[in-house]
Amino acid sequence: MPYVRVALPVPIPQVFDYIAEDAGETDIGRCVRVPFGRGEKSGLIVALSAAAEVDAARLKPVLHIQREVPPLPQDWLGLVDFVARYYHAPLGEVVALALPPGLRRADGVSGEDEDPLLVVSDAGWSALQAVRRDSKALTLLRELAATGAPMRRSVVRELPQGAAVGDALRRGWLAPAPAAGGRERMAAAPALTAEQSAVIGEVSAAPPGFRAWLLQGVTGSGKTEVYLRLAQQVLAGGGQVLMLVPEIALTPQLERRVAQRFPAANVVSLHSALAAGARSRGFVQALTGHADIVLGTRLAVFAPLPRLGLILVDEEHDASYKQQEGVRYSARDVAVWRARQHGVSVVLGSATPSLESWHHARGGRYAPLALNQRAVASAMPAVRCIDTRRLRLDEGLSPALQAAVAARLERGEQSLVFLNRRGYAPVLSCPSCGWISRCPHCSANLVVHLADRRLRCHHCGCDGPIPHACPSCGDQDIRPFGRGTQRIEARLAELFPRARVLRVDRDAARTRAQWESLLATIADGGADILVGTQMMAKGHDFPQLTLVGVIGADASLHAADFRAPERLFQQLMQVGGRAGRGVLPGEVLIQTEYPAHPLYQHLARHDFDAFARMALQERRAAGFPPFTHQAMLRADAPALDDAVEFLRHARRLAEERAPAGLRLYDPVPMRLTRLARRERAQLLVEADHRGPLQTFLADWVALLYRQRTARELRWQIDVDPLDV
DNA sequence: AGCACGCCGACT
DNA sequence: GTCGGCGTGCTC
Repeated sequence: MPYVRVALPVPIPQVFDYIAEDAGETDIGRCVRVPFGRGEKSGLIVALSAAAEVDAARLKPVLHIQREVPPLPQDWLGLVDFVARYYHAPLGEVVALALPPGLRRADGVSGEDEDPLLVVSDAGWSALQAVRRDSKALTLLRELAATGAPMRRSVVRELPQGAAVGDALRRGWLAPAPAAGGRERMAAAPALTAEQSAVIGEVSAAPPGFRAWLLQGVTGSGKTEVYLRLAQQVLAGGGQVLMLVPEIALTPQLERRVAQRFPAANVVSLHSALAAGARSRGFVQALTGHADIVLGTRLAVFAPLPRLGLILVDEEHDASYKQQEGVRYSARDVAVWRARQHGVSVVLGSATPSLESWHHARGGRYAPLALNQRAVASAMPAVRCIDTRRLRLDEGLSPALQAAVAARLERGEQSLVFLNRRGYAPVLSCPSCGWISRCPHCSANLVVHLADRRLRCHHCGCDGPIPHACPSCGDQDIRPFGRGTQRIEARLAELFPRARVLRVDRDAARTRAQWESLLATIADGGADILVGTQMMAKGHDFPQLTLVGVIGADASLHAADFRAPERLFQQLMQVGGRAGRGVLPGEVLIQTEYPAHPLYQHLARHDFDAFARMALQERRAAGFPPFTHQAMLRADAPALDDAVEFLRHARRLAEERAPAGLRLYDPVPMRLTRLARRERAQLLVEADHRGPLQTFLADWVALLYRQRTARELRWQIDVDPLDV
């Protein structure tokens, strides 16, 4: 009797057997619809089995095997299996996160190429020859004829008269190109610098097989160009390229740049903002090998790629590669595993690598590559600290920073004031009774948003009007305390009434369209002074931007989180890199009470390596990653005691089976203890070596799943946690 | 996670 | 006498 083993999206660490009379080897990796409990569910066949593990009488037959789409290949099943085992998540949950929802539900999925390669047809050539009134479609046709090579529909659309592509298709002037090679054909590309050539040469000269590279390139050194050239070599060899980026919404122009560089290649983008249909389509195109380049956010690391030849991870240090809920996987780390599995290269790129990757590159696990010069002939910006200890600040702005902004205005250049705090003020408070605006659901303050006159919690989204008087004592003299981007924006507008001040934060750029329009305004010179959060730090070129002023950075120097200095350095180096990327020289001014702090000193010298050496020394001394390996067990419940009690129980269970060298810490409330009406606590587990930690975790987590816990208690395990 | 079953309080 | 509270247990 043939049985199939099905992974289902339920939080139970097991697979379920079903009867499938007609199932064969080729059904492994296919989506199925099965009866489950009272209802039905969709899952994935992960194996066939001759004998079921439970009483045969309990088995039910499958309802439907989705055979319209090719099955997920064995190596893909190996990938999700690895993620399930490494992050100690049920296989079905990993499958649910890796497969586009539409595909798993198996409803009418097609891998139909929505973005066909187009060529000028015979009818098109005749139309060009014929004497007729000129039209947009004809202009477009002429452009394509001049290029002489097939082009993707999406690329044609981006041409000057691209809107006429539908018209040209309807008239039959353009037609899908017959299948052919040439996908690696590159559109015009800038000349490489000597450094770029050297880096590309080194990667291509490496023997085939797995290799992890750390490409450390200063902002503006042309990392993307290196990615594109490496991609081209892989495309030329018939391979597929997987390119991961932290957040696709922040890099709309990268998508365009890749598509335009390889006009004949099928570039598929995959991210969570995509409509269900588009995501399934992209996934299936990757699976069938029709996609040449898959460009996407962390979930794209699960795209099946039969001809995978290269993986690129841009801004590899970025925290958004780590999923912060559910299955807490790191797409960067999974990417490295995948490259090893496929025997291909993975290039991790960043101006400011994670200390983990930098450490690996020094220790020989990763091969280091460096780009130290800016590709465009501009110098690194001059970085100076403004010692604010003896200064009178005007709404947080020092005289020196104001003068620097004034000088930019004078010269018609742009300035950016960088402040990592949204809103007008971080808290509203009553001086007479001491009341402060607390979130009713979180252990956090409500932030004053003067722009729309609201009090808002940045953690749970709780939102209310700003009271006119103190809710506690009725005093009308309640005041916003501290400063956020809106307040700085307002003050700058007062100080420089003739300047156009533009705020760029998540409130101003809530949608992709708003963000793109802000970018366009800045690029067009439609703003003189920008006030921005870390959104501004992401790689964009603003040739007119020559000054970056940093305020409020000191807070991160003494934060409890041991990764705070690393993040601060990365952020400052990145935002500093925004200054002077055109021909104009840039300047970075950091307001600080600790001008002699080594972090700022290393930053002033643009010396990431010196900073990394120092930070790693501290981590070694304190026994932090990458010198130890960590896992965090977190629990949350309506009452803190219940969460802590569960963790104490978990700790007792762990003590009985902990191998030598495993360190179990005490359960403690999390930093943000209360979040959205739930109290949270955590228990840190640490070991010097990954192997024993993993063996222990597998055993422990299995045991935890078997504990009967109160309904309202939730727990999760986080392997390699970022927030400790 | 759903969704049953199952044993104790306020309603027609 | 029932309707319904959510505690416990199962799902191939």
